[in-house]
Amino acid sequence: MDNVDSIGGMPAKRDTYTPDSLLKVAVEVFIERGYDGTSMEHLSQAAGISKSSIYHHVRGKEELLRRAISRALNGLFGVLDEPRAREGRAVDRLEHVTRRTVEVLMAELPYVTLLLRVRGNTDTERWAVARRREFDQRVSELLKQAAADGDIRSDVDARLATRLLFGMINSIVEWYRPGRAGRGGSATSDEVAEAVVRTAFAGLRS
Amino acid sequence: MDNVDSIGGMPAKRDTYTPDSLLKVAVEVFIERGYDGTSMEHLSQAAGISKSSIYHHVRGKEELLRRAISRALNGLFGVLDEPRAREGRAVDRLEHVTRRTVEVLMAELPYVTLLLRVRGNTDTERWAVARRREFDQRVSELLKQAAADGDIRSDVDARLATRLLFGMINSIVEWYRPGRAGRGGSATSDEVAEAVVRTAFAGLRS
DNA sequence: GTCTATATTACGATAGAC
DNA sequence: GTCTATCGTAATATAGAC
Repeated sequence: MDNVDSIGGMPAKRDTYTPDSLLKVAVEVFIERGYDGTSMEHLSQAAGISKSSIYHHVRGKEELLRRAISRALNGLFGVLDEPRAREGRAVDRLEHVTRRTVEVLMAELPYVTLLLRVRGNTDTERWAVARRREFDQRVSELLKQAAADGDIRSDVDARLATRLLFGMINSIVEWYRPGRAGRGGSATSDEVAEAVVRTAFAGLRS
Repeated sequence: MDNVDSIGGMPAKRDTYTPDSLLKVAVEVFIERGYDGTSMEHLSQAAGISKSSIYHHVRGKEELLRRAISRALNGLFGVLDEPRAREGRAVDRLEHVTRRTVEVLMAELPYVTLLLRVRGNTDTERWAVARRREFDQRVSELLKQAAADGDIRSDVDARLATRLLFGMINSIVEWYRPGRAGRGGSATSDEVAEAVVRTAFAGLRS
């Protein structure tokens, strides 16, 4: 059943599935095969239980998607509620939101990955797209304010700049793999966040 | 059959499909519904012909995907063969490649969009992923050389910087819609390319 | 909670008439 | 070049035993 064993004295997970532990398995398969490319048979094999057993835990495939997306959205919107995202100069709040969004994206990587790949075939997906747009707009307003303050260059349109900024941030899900930092692998969450902030705000040129 | 009528004296397209004109329809549906989410029935409805008629023009769904991806890759690799991508200072070549990649992406938008969304379930998709990686690496070497020349900041890892640059560029497919520039819509290809270059190389801060 | 068995629908692809 | 009809498979989901 591919359980995560106990670490540091915590009790090992029970040998049966909860909706959440099943979700973790499902999201991995969704990312590897794509949501539409994943059948209940694929999920049952990855989880080590039969198809019909999955229906005991969740109503169907789409509920798994909805749960995954909810988790991602909760993390992202949580950033906007943090004190440092609500007080101070707009450009500083924008920088904070940028940094924290990167961190949340990396901490909740599989869930955010799924959110970003959703296009809008079903009701669940259309809801996800709408909520994402909300998030983007909140950040866009921050950037617009920073431009009005004279802290952000004004020769690039605010909406376009927001899109490029998110393009940079969101592309992290395309390559970041949490398997420990260092030489061959990826960097830590802090390092990536710092690189994004530097590149986005100060540019590549030296 | 949703033909594009004649504009400015050009003869109207024939009332039957070629593999290429069918591809154009198919790619639109692939983008809207996702490749896996698109059935031959969906394609037949969008094209206005029956399922079996589609098989007269192409061998199947995957051939349509392969043709679309080929077209995108030809455009992108073409940029690397341009004289200005092969001569001069690395940082200038990098800037040229950045600008031209944006332009090709926007000119071949649906095909590049499909290329970027492919994940690797089938042989065709795995080939696409491998070719994309090739392209990224060619650009990464350019960036590395520019850093060695001292023209690119060295406190951000070259591979990471390349990834962020491509994150910015590739994200254009998420929002750009060619429906004429101006107020409500998107900018022109040149304007977007300029904004990307400015943001990436000089940063957002004023 | 998990299983086997199955209902029902949808899919990709082909056969063969016109 | 396009059609209708259909094959074989694989999909989501349910029924009911243990």
